[in-house]
Amino acid sequence: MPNIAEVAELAGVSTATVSKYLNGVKVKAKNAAAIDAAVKKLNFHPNDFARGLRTNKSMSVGVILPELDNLFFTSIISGVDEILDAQGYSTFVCICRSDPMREKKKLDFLKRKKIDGLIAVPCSDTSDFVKGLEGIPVVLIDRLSGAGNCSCVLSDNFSAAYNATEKLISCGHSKIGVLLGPDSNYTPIERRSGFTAAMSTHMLTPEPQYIKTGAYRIDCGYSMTKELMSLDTPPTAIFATNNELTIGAVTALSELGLIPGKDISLIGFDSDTLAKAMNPALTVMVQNVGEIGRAAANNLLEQIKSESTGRSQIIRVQTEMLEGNSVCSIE
Amino acid sequence: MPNIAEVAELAGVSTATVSKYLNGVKVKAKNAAAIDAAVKKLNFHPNDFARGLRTNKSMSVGVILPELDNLFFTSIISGVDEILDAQGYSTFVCICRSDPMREKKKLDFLKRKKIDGLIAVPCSDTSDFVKGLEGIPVVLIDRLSGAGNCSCVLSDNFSAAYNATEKLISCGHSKIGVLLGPDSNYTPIERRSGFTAAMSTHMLTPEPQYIKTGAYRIDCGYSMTKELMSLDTPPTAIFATNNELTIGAVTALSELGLIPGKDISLIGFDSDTLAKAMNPALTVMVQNVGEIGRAAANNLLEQIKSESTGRSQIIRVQTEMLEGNSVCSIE
DNA sequence: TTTAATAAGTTAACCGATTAACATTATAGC
DNA sequence: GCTATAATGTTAATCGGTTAACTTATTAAA
Repeated sequence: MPNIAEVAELAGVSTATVSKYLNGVKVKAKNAAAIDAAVKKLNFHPNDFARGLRTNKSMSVGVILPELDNLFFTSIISGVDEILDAQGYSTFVCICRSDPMREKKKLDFLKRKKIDGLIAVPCSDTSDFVKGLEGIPVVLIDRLSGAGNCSCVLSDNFSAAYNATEKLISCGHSKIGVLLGPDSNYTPIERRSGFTAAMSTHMLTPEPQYIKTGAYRIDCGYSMTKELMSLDTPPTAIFATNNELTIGAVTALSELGLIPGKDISLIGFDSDTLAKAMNPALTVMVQNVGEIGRAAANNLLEQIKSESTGRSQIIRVQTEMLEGNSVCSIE
Repeated sequence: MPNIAEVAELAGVSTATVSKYLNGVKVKAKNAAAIDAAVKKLNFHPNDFARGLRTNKSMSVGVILPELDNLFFTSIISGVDEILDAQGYSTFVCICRSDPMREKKKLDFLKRKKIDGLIAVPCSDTSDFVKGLEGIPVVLIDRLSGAGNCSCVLSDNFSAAYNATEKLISCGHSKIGVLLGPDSNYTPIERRSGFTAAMSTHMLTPEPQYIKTGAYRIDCGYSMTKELMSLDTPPTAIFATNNELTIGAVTALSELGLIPGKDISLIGFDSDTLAKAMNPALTVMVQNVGEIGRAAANNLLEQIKSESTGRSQIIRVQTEMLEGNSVCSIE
């Protein structure tokens, strides 16, 4: 592998000139041409270690996610990578398996890698999370920072839940069951209030027995749905507020022999492939996950370039209703 | 950030002693204790750039994948990360969006990062791919290397297809439609021959009109299924040999009002969440993707540690039949 | 033409860990 | 106690860019 000294020699200039030129400083046209030629001839690429050692910058960003078994998280990576790659940044993907201890370790690891920025869906408390990250730009996804010292990108969860609920109400439903995630996550809070708001707008009181809370897991969606349907007066519609909960609800209903769109109404969240493959197709609220990732990356780049970590910004990404035939009108 | 000199000073030894001790060379017990104490007190972590610059090793491996929109690829990352992380290696994930040019770029990028090893699902021709990778350990996933100069990890595609086909035959089916991926991929070839072998074992001749080939995409699975079902004598069973093709088949059949397990028999591939959520549940052949990732990582580590790149090894991972109720017996 | 001001280029120190080559200390054998 | 030998330590060069401090070349002004 050639080094900068060989390039300098071949081009007939000093290493400083080569370095400056390659980093955007103006040099005489003749020298520029000579350096270009030498770089090309030797197929020179600056050594990232040497550069990083000297500058303490890495041209890389870290991405910390709870899991990788889920298209929500992986599509974030896609979106982030799309933007960062185009700007010459590389990405360290870290999975913490929803374990705050591991998350802490990964964070240390990334700090040692001298990442220039961090994008994360933290699994620990956000204010704990951002501690010790002073001086490095951060974008949180799907959480609002309590500390307020970093940007956040989230779906407009309130509107998503509001619109879904209103859709059900407009079809005559008033006994609406909701499957919510745990309050330890951030999104369930917003989705719950979207639901409640839509209900009260239409003069309906949300009944506690119809509001189920549980982990964002398939089996929880499954059991919550079963519980709802075994009530004395079961709901006529169900709104599942997350991918796993939706799959669980679909499974439970089909086991009960209830066909969404015929025997009961169902609106899900994400799960778009499943939604389209089902018959009748499922109506779902889908998050624009690619856009979330891109927005996060763009904001991070801004922060890196302006060297302003203090500037916290909240970016909302709209959610789309993918209409199927799982909602039916009742009297 | 403290450096090794500060540690050495605090411990009352030279930097060389600290470095050696931290890299596993024996030192006097008293010094070891002093170094441990100093490291702890200063919270010292060796600078990866400096180390990499000197050793030309990075303690990192690259992973190149065509896409990230697919649980097959992301679960590979999970499995790989699980093993490598435990050994102190970090992972560069690169997405080439099924574009050989981009793949080449990512490869250059990884070489510059001085990765110690590479795990890839190449989208370009495997023999082209491994060119220029001499000296760095490689494990290919889901492909066999023509060059034979690296290890490969694949599902036992032949058996998977053989067993699925035999299952359908044992239920009385002889008019079996198969949805296959393009011959430009590697797996369709193996899956096709598993199918053909099972047929001939049972004295059945595979009919060309029942064998459909197309891209691994949902819409292809959809249209191939429609084509099959509009034949004069449509098949009584369909075997979809990949996740996307399975989803496409499910969609097409439900659109035609045909219920798998009642009006037609269907065996899919992967898609296990969809398979379980459906009613009746779908019978699918599921690849053990986590194991594929782990096997790849373990083999890579072996290669890295033994410094034997030449040793090519082929590792087959078994596929499991997840039985649902989408296969029915006919006369 | 000379001088001042500016542009462009060079030298060499530096980032922080590793390691070859050398120096010192500890242990064993007589 | 005194070598010989093994074990452990130290010094200083090295990896390859970057950049502060300095020098030289060029242009503009007088």
